[in-house]
Amino acid sequence: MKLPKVYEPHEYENDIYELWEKAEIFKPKNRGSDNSYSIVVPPPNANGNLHLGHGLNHTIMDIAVRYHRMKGEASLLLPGADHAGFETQVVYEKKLAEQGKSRFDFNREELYSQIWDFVAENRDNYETQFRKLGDSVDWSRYVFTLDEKIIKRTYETFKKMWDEGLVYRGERLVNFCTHHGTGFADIEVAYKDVPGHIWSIKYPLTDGSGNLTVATTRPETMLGDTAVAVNPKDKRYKNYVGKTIKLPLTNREIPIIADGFVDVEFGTGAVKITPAHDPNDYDAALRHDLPMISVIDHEGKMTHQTPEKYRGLTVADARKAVVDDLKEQGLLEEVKDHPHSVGHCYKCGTVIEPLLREQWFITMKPLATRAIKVLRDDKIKFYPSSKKKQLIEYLEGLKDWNISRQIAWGIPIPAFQSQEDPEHWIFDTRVDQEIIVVDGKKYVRDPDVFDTWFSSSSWPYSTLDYPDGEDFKKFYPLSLMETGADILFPWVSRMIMLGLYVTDTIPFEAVYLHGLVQDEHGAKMSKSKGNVIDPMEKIQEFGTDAFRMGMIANETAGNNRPFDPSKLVGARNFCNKLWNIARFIEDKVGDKSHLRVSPKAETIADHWVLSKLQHSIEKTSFYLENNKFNEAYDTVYHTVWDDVADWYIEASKGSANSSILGYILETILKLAHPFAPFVTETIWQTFKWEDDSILAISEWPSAPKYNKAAVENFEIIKSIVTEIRYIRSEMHLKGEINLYHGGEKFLNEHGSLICAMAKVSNVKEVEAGRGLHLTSTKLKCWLDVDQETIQNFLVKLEQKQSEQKQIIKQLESRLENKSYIKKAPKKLVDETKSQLEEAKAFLAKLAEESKRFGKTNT
RNA sequence: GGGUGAUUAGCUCAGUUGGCUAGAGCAUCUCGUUUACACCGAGAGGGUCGGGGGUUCGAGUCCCUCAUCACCCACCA
Repeated sequence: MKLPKVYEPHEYENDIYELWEKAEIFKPKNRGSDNSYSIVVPPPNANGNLHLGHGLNHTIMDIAVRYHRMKGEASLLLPGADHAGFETQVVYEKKLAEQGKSRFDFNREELYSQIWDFVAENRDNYETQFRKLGDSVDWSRYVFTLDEKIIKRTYETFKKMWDEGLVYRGERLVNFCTHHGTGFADIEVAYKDVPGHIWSIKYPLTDGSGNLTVATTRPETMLGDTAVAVNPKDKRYKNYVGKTIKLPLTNREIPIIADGFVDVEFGTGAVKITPAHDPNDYDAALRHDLPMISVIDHEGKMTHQTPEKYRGLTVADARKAVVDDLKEQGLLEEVKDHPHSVGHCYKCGTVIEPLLREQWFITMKPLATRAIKVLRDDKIKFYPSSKKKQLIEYLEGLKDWNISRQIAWGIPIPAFQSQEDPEHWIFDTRVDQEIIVVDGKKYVRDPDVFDTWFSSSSWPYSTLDYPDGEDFKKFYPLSLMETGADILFPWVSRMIMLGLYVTDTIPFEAVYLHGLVQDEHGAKMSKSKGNVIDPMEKIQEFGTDAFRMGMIANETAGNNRPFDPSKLVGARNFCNKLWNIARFIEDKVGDKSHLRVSPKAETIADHWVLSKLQHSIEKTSFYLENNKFNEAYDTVYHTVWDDVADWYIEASKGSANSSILGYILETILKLAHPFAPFVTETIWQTFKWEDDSILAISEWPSAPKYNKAAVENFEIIKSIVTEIRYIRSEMHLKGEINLYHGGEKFLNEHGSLICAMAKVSNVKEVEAGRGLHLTSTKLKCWLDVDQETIQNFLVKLEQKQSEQKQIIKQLESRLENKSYIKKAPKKLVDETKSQLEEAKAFLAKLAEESKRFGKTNT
């Protein structure tokens, strides 16, 4: 025998992947179908290692692509990697810090090229991990998010928006991380509940007629107040509106205004307005044409616009100082605990400061409106469908998108500012130059880069060489976009919006969102908790196939799920099951090519197994067509294990039908291939049915033909065998045992099968039956057991009878219900009737047995 | 403050458009040295589908409500 007893994945996996790569079978090619199928891999961070989420992500994509490839469709799985701008720069800065340096020691070009080298060093690592997962990606189409074509596409999109007035530059409130020195989009801010305080401060009226008390959680920002607002309906303050306040600690006078946004119930009902440091106040300032005074700078320190004593203080120190000073002046009325939600940098946890900064913004309304329409029209299928609703709601409330980032590692924004007129900006892609001259005038490059999500929004079509590439024509829109549910808003939404905007078409036909993979106890995995599980370690431990199947077992779209190592064990055992089925078949029929002939069913078991395969092929295909990966895997698992291994192979031990065995092996290898590509291909290659034949591009199986009557007969054998096994096991019967029957032709014919499978010594025809009458079939047959056993078995018979009575009762009451007869489908009613008959017949048999031995007992 | 999802066997979860006696894996118990496989085989036990109400001939599945958990969104000074 060629195959060793246990499947050792690591002995084969690398060679098998190499075989696939050398044969270039991952390049899409039509083989008997004109259809195309395409998935573009959501590019993982080129610098990082793949995590379990990627493991799940890649497994799902690869199963889908392998299935469609076997169906003969030109199937593309396009690999890529993300420069992951901010993320990567943060990692690199940490590395610099270890060397006692920081980003401020280098200019933008230096930093960029250093990070480029840093990322390039890790590229091998990243590609190796794709291969380890068994990804059937076309490496010749590999794309990096900083590849020229991606940058070019990004610039063209930006230009189109520029020309069509969707891009604007403006001084707006920006979410700013003072530690990293960059702004963020709204969606990138992580809000956390923190225990804070609320201070009530007395603001004296200029006319000396009293005070107005305001409530604030950020007293230090009062230095930048330019008004106090009250609700116009608030009777308490009716007379205050229009008056002015002498702002404490400063020399400024500010007005009291009325604005409906003020909540009468909250605090004192009077709100200090700090337009430069609060989004609400910013909006109010626009409405009332108030000045905006920046009192906090981009390093988180108080600016020169504050009184001298505060200048240069950190926000925290300034808060303390301001509170102390107010207290001293008797203006601090009250301090209360006040837990509230504060935005933090999702990387370093620094409190995000809303700061006034000039940035590039994209007007989102027209883009969102179009996306909402295609979603409402069901143009894109969502798994799970509930995510579509959430996306629509998100798009409806979408605000303009800040795409400027103050980092080095990214795609430079192709915009230049006039040196003469700072208001004047021009679009130009000569970003390698700091200063350009156009029409004799000097322009200075914007030092910022694009938000990474801006360039990656074009991923579905820029990777396919939009607009003229062959790939674009053949593979766009993508068949499926598979990604984490957590990036539905930042990425999926933008791909849809920009896809529609640039290509006039939806970017993908379906979206499958997987949930978070948590640790074994259901907690979120994080480095700080130290509960991160490395997929490569699991692959090392169990093999790739087991890893893949373990990841999708029990997986459903959209739901978070704890990592379950027992699933990997089960999947590993399944690989070994496949392996040993192959060993058995190899032993029985050899491994020669002439054995691969069309299946010729002879025995009832042959017909039965073909029917099972047919059913399984149909079901697996159906599930895969509908992106139900877990169900598809479950189907294959049980076909292989239960039907093929436990029943058919056991049945065929007496007489092997090599054409059927060969066919079974071929079919189950194909069915299992998308899930377990390595073990199936390894077996396939060992058998070498044809020269150069590769399982990964073999034809997806089609349903075999079989004889229905034969199938039913095998089902009878199955129930007899199951009943005998049950009796033996329950009654602890050991040793020889005979099955007698009263001249049943069927049992004469198939007796040997029963002998082999139920471990019965003989199946004999007798004049008068002896022993326990089997009740699972209509055939007259007895298991030859002694009187004591029979007496003990009576208890079981009683139990079964009461169960049957219960069932009969249910069925009868259903049929007595006139509405049921009238309204339920006829087919169902008929079914109920025949069920009732069967149940009654079965009960009669049980009763007969019971009675027969009950008498002997007395 | 809004929204979404979850709640089914000891554990992790399936359960298509409502339809038969609700499934799987793991775990548990009882047997088994049957050469394809102990990463195995045979058998068994275990659930009033979170609570309550409703629609229906029929509800794990649809509707209402309550509870618990998780996540997301939001401008609460």
